[in-house]
Amino acid sequence: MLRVRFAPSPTGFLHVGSARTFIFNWLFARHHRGTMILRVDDTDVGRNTEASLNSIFDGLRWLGLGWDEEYRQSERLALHREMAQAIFAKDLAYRDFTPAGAADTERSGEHGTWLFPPGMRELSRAESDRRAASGEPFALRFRVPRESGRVIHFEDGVFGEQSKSTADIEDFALLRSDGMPTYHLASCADDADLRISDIIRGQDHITNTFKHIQIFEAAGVEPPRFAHLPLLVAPDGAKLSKRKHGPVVSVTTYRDAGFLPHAFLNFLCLLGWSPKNDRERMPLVELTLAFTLEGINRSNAVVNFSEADPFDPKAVWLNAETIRGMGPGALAEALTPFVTRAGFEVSPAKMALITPLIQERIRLLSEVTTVGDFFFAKQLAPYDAAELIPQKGDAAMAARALEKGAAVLATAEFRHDPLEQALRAASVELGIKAGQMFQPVRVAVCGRKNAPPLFGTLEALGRETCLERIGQALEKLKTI
RNA sequence: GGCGCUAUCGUCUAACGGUUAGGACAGAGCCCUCUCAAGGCUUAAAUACGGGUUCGAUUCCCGUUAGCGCUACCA
Repeated sequence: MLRVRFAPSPTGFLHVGSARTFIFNWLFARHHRGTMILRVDDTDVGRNTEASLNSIFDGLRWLGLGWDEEYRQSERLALHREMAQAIFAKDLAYRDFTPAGAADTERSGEHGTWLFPPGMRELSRAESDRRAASGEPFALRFRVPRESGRVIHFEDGVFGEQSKSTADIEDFALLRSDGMPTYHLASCADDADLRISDIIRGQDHITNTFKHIQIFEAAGVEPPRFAHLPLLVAPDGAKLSKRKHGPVVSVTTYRDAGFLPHAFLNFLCLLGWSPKNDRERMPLVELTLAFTLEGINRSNAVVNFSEADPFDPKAVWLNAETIRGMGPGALAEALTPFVTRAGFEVSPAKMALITPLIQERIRLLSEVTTVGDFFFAKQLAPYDAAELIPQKGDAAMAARALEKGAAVLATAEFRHDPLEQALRAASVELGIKAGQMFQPVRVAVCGRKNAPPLFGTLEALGRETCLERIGQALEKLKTI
């Protein structure tokens, strides 16, 4: 039975890179009818926060994929210590009494770092036991074979054959001096206990894998298969980070900006993975069917955002496409929270009228209040009266069009087709082009030149509002 | 510094060693049209560099350069 896990540590919000790792694991699990496990890697008690945990769960729930089993590392400490003890018992680990951080200064010299703490590796067992018994704190370090010249090998599901000499691997810690397991130990102990068959994680772990394989071997466990994912980077090439790149690296930022979960997920899938058949917009089932490790490439992918444009244009396009593909009812429902959040009230009936008018004009759900603000606002935002003047016309023409428009709208049946007929007829009567008739009316009711189709807009706005706004526009015209 | 990884249009990517190096987004232009969108058509845009191997390299090998990652008692 294939088992994979996603193992976030609750030390920050859910990162887009983490979200992608989750999605790829999920797709891999579903593709192979395996089990998806969520494991919270919370052994760094100093850095864990409740807010972070919430952010991660919020983000994952928003994605809507779900998982089959859930664990928390902090509840499994006994298991981790047991494994550490077993490794220590085989003398494959040793106590390091160097005070935490004390070696940092000497190790950060010109030419890098040492592979193991001076003196500690060679400490006799008797001496080690004596100091431990006296209560002196110590970290437990893995004893990487030094003289053997051994080379660790593994076959990476994405990067292929990997190898590294043990001579280049430092004696990493298993247990901290407070007794808490480190990531390496806890992760391996849990992966072994949970019978994880495939570890799919970021490429930043590729060098850690050589350590992990040694832990599995020391514990007498068959290591799982590994596959590493290329990293998501910013346009400057650096790994995405909150400090450097701001909220664009958080999944909740995308949610709050009005991305649909599937569009976001679809976008992430296209970063570093390809179905190799030119397909881009894909429903979940297709993604699940198509997803293989072979489709993952090896170079980092740029998330193409900027200060001017906080979201990758491709993500935005995918979202716009997804919005266009939605049924009007579902879209109206998705849009409503964004309307109310902006401080407007709207009835479901009016929302049903507005939605088709803006459906292909918004790329993000949040744009409902920028593209369609005039549908919701009681008062139109101030606009330049000159906008009312049609092409090849003047203020007088605008005034005639508006007066005629008001007259027509006062009696017309307020539905799309009758409105169009009435307004077209009005333009003929005035001896002006249809566009010269529509333009002043559009600006009068919308407050701007670029707006959704006029007749549907008038219908959604209703007679009273339209007439009121045309009246205001006529007043405005007098100021020219 | 050491170790590891990577390198095709601006970005995401495709191409059994043989293609006019394909697609998508973004850009430009045209068409459609009540404006804006959407849609349709067209267009510009790439194999980092240098050596091999080969009849033939985007593709295989080596080197250079550049970038990234790891080098914590973080994960």
